Formats: sequence, C-alpha cells, structure tokens
Amino acid sequence: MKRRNTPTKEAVLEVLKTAGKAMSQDAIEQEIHMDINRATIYRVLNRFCEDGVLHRIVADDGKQYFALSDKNDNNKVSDNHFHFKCLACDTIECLPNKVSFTVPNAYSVAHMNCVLTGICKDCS
Amino acid sequence: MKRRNTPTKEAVLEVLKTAGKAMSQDAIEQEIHMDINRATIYRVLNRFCEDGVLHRIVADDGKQYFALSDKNDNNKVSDNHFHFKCLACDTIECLPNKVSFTVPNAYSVAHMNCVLTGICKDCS
DNA sequence: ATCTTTAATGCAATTTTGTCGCATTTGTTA
DNA sequence: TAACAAATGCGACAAAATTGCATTAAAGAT
Ligand SMILES: [Mn+2]
Ligand SMILES: [Mn+2]
Ligand SMILES: [Zn+2]
Ligand SMILES: [Zn+2]
Repeated sequence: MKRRNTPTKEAVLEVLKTAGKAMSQDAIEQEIHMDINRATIYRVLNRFCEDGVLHRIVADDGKQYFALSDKNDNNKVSDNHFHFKCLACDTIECLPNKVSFTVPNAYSVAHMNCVLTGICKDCS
Repeated sequence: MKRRNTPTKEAVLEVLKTAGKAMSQDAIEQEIHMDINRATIYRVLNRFCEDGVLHRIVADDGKQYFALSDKNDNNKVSDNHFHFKCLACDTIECLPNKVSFTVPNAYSVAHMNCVLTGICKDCS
C-alpha cells in the first residue's frame, strides 16, 4: 500500500497550502480548477490524515475541515492546539495556542477536538 | 412564543436526567417509551438549548449530543467545560474541568466546543 | 365548561455530509 | 513494455438534521 503521486493529491495540497486555513471538502473542490470526483477528494483527504500530512477538525456545524499539519512534530499527534471559527467570515483556522487540560483520575486522553467560536482578528 | 408543557418535553428531560450523560436524538428516542416523531424530538432539544436547559455538544463523529446544563450559572453560557468521549463505551459526558485558553490579540470568543477522546474511568 | 389563540406535533420531503462497492484507469517498478 | 496494485469515477447508499404544511392540543380568557 505504498502511496502514489497523482494530480489530485497535488491539487488538494496546493489549495490547502495557498489558503493557509482549514477547509472542507466542498470548499476545496471549488478551489480546484479540475473536475475531480467528490469521493476521490474525500479519499485523498483521509489518506493525508492517515499519513499525518493533514489533520481533521470537526466544527460545531458537524462538518469536517482539513488543515496542514506541522511537520516539526516528528511523529506525534499535532491536534493539541485550539481551532478558531469566526462567526463573521466563517474562517476556520489553527491557533498557535495549545490546549492544556486536566482530567479526573483514571481517564486517559488519546486525542482532542477543540474549537473556539467568535470573532477573528480580521473581523474585529 | 411562550413555551407550553407537553408530554414530549417531559419525557425528553426525564431521559436525560436519568442517563446523567450526553445523548443524541436517536439514543433519546430509543429510551422514550412513546412513539414520538424524530423531528419533534429535534425541535424539543433545540428549544431546550435556546432556553439554556440543555447544551449541545458536537462530537468528532459530527453528531449532536445534548446534556443538561448546570442551572447554577445564572444566565451565562455553561459550555465552558471539557467533554469526554470514551472510545470503549462511547459515552459522552461533561467533565467538571473548565476549558482555560488564551487567544491571539483581537480575537474574541463567544462559545466553545471542546471534546477530549480516550478511555473513561469505567473502562480503564 | 367552552372558546380562542397559537405553540407543538406528525409526516413527508429535502438537504447535506460522508462512505462504499465495483469496474476502470493510471502510477510505479521490474 | 508488461504486470501489479493504488487511485479514480460513478452510482448507490446511509445517517443526521431541517423544513413546509396541515393538524392537534396546551393555556388563558370568557
Ligand atoms: Mn489545527
Ligand atoms: Mn457539557
Ligand atoms: Zn473572521
Ligand atoms: Zn468508557
């Protein structure tokens, strides 16, 4: 199951790099100037998540958004930061701020999905 | 638009009180021993959220879960705590731990949706 | 107790998001 | 250039949630 390079992969990655924010499948599809099937884009996105190239954010609209992962983390999960959703411009972005938490005894945390909602710097 | 008391409202609230955890619409419907329409349950849940009786949690499966709100908060948002989803028993619960965060300058936060995933105390 | 008002409900249709099976295409390597 | 398997397109499907509209029923007024 070695990965192959395809035009779709490159296009999806290019869109996300250019945008510099998290995007949903349909937003990505709109930005790609090629006719790529919806299911294919989802499969590309899921593979990128498996490979740690992207990470997935589930916003409070229930939709999945995808953002580039910081590669500087050698091989650890890089979802341990807050995400921010702007009520004005609908942008979803990764914040640099890390999520710090404590949990009751005997709980163990594997991963997290933390989204703050409000007004972003560009809209305030 | 004053609220009326109905059997459905009472049944939904009773299920959530008894469960003591967050539940989705379909889980609530299964626990109610009455034949209540899906759309009606959603409307009841949404009204309860508007009224501050419940609060809504969106898990990383994209589904909405509903939990009782602490009334001790007079009229402020009561979603400022972490939620926990157990990978073993699928329970979603409110943790007592508050979400503490800092955001970059010029950002303002209106509400939050923070879900930690892992193994709960009962399953560890 | 009955009437009136309108919130709440049932039902069907619809929308949105995401996945899956399967045949076909295409990237990679020998 | 041939062979293998990963990737794609397409359609079908599932699940979650909402909406329009006709009907029902809760609550206050008479
Ligand atoms: Mn992120
Ligand atoms: Mn909660
Ligand atoms: Zn904004
Ligand atoms: Zn558990």
